[in-house]
Amino acid sequence: MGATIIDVANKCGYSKATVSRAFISPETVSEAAKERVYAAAKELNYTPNTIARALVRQHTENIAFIIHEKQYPTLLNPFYAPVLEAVMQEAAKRNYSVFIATSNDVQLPNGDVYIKKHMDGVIFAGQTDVNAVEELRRQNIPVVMLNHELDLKNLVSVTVEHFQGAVQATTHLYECGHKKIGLLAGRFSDQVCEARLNGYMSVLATHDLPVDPRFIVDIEPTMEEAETVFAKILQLPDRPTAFFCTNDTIAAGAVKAALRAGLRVPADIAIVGFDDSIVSRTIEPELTTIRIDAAVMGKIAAQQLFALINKEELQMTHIKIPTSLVVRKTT
Amino acid sequence: MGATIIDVANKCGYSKATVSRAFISPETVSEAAKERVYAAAKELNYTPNTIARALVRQHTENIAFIIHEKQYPTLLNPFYAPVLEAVMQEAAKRNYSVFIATSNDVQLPNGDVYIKKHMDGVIFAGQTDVNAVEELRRQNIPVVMLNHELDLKNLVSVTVEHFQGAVQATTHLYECGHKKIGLLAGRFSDQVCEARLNGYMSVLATHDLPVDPRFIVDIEPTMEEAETVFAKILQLPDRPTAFFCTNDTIAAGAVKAALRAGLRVPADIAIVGFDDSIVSRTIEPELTTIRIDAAVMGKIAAQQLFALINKEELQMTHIKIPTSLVVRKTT
DNA sequence: CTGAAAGCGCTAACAT
DNA sequence: ATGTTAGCGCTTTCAG
Repeated sequence: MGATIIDVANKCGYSKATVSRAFISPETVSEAAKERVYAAAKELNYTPNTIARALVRQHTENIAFIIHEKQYPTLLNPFYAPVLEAVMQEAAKRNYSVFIATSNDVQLPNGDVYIKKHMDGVIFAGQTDVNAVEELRRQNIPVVMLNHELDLKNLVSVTVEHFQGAVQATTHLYECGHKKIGLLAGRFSDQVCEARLNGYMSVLATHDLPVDPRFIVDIEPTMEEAETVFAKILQLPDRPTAFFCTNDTIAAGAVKAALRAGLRVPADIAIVGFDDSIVSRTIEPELTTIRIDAAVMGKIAAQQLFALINKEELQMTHIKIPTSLVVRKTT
Repeated sequence: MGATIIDVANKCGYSKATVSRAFISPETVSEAAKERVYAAAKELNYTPNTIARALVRQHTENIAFIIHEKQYPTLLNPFYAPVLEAVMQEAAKRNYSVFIATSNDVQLPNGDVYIKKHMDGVIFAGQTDVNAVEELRRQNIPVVMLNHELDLKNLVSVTVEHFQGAVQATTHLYECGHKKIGLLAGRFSDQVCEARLNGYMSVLATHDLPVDPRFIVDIEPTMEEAETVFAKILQLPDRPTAFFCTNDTIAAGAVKAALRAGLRVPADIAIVGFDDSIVSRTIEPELTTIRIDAAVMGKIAAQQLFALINKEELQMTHIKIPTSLVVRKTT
């Protein structure tokens, strides 16, 4: 269809090699040649064929951002969206493009892991199948894990200080004077859940606060589910005066349930979320939450990946993003 | 690095061609051969090189979803996220991967349009530079426009019945008994703005409602801006009792401003949004809004693109997604 | 500064 | 059913 390098070579009277150079390293080509090459290229509507180039160069300048199926839909996930954006930005700086995929693209129907497209590197977001990662590495494709750790040698990961965040959230509630603090936990990956639960429990222990299993509940992490479940919790006798919700979406659901029940937030019930995602500022009153800087998270993940791709020495293999308390209107 | 088809051919004693066939059309290869090929492949950790394949096949099984820079960040945009998800799903069905990019990836620093990667087709979401589209088509790459029309021959597009939607919104407000209805319009593309404004105006005209320029305002389409602007509007004398906001994010900002001003929604001020995005169900009270089925929008766009890629006859070149009123709690 | 030529890894006729 | 072979379009030594 399109013109090839040969067409422009013929048209301008130089060889393929010179045409190629004119595009790749113009400084090694005479002015005269450049002029004629560019003119011919323009006239023929020539554009270098990146896939041919990739074949010889052995790299594609593509990276993939892969979401484990269980986390799908991810783009709708207010937590991952800004990290993907940051990744895209880092990629753009280096002239890389990003593919976005689910684990489907990595697994063959027969269960084998298949690298459907050639990627120079891959970022796995969220809970991820070990096989997929191992397979990729077996193909010498650099991998960085985001928000999930796998027990693989030299695997680089960037995760979050979940424990610390949970401690900040719970402590804040305690410092606001709450003695009975409940937990509304979303069923994310075990790693995340466990760390956040531990953080919460440790604060209760530190301050000798009561641990009431009726008020430590697991739910599917959707706003609807949070709303439904929380509406019931609100009717229980001796319910806590405050709840730590393990993400903003859940917290928003809780706030909605409280508001609908005619309660005042935070006067009648205090809530703190987690992530500082966009939903924390959408709900009114706005959520007090634990901030994770998703942009730096994405940026660092991308930087690590590019370091790997360029075979640079990595300073650290496990990076943990710190969290911080953002006090708004629900506490 | 990785093993090539030759390595496995040597190892299993068959030719390259047979190995290739074993992967592409297993039914044309003897059981014995398949067995040995797969064994050798497994042992060598062989995986077909997709870029070599793409070079000979002249197609990559990749499509791109491109967002015009002005719409960035798009993934955060609650309207496009579900559209993209639908596109990804359609692509996955056909074993295609999707590339996500901003107009940066399409434009060279010098302003030329450069097709950085070879894509079998491209979906442009939102306001888009004509040059980019023309250049793509010059390279014979199928394009479908999403939510934006360009005056190019045979350009296929899928857009929204913006006018109809605005009429539905405004009419609903009128039917709720409102006589003074304001407009809080986000500065999207001219096409969208104009259609929605016209829809609004036509309803005012139909019912002989007053047109007050003080209450027909343009803003940047962010929640913060909506909040700020709306807070001021609320203080103006003789303000409308209802507002049509041209998207849910703006509507949410308006609701927040009203709530903060101590107003009851909808008793003191009614609001209707547009899009039926996730934010319409995040804010409390939940937004009455105009629904656009983003999933079908994405699906149709993808289907049109694949039809183009497969050189099928298209039934329609301009598809408009209908809108519908969703009454919730703000009216 | 420019050209010739050897691949990059794979597919798809065309033979056998 | 399997093998041979000619590219796909480009980059990159290596010569000149």
